[in-house]
Amino acid sequence: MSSIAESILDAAERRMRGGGFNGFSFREVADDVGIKSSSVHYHFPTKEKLAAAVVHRYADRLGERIDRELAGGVDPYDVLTNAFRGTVLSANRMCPVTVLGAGSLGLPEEVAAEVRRFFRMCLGKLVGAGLLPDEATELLAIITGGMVVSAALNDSTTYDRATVKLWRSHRAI
Amino acid sequence: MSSIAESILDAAERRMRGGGFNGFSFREVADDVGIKSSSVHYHFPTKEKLAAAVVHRYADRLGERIDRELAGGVDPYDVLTNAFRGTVLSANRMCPVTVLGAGSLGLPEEVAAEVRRFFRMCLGKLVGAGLLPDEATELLAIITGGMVVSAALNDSTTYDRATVKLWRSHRAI
DNA sequence: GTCTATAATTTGATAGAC
DNA sequence: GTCTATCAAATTATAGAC
Repeated sequence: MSSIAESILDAAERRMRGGGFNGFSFREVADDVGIKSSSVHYHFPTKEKLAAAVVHRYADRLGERIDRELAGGVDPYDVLTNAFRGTVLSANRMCPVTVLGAGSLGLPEEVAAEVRRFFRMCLGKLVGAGLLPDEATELLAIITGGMVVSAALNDSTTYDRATVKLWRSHRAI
Repeated sequence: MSSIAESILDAAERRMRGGGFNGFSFREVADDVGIKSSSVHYHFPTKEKLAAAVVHRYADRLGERIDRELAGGVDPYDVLTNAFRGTVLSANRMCPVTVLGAGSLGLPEEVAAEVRRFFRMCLGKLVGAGLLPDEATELLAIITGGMVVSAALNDSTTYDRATVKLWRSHRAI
């Protein structure tokens, strides 16, 4: 993957956090990167492929992080809770896949498939770490919904209120 | 509110469940209703006003439902859980305000304000019914996130798995 | 209140030069 | 790989007839 392609994914991901699949355009992404929209098409022929690639990379990165922290002995309940807490507190504030997931009824199939893959991966790794399926699903729902309500209220403490009962390690937050 | 205006809100709400604010157009709404897009503008001058009106009506209706069920003795934990379970199982499958909330970083201010009002109302009514603020926030997050993950996985049982621990009345589901 | 017509802009995508 | 140029379609919105 070329450095320009990475920059395109960066820009598209940033834009998608705000408005999902319909919330960004080739021209906006191109302007962010400093190239022309036709050059974006050279790297990603269609918008569907671009959005799918954003989700795929995002899932891979989160998956690696989960594996790393679980291997390091972090409690499974804290891994995802902490990862998305970082998102809520960052300038981006939202997980782009959550935005796509909320609007998934209107997504092109290839993007919808990547979104499904993302949430299945989260559930699979939690179950692999010892949670029951119902527990994993509830955990993922709390985190996802906590992010949505937190963004909607424009108040990051909402995420902490939603997740306060999840923390197992009682680390300083 | 005229009957045509109600039909416009119906169509816009239906479209918004799929793609949020950027997921519908005046032409699509007009076609659904059977009028021309310029006639939609007569009832709602801008897209921002139309989307805000959709959220406002949706919040009012849900607020009335919550009040009615609480007055009828339904357990506060079950009221919202059951209401959105109906949404997940319906043809629409998603709450339009949840879609907007997920993409709220990119919303016009008037729409964002109505989305905030919606989630504040939900929290306020739960706290008014006796829940602690942390409990109300967690409950709302589970329901909201359960809907998002359920829609993303295209599997309504995910919502039931996410909310199984919430049910207080143990009614048949 | 609804229509036709249209303005002004943006969209995703392609062709072809360099 | 990036550019200019362009396309066909869609977008929000307005003016004015009926």
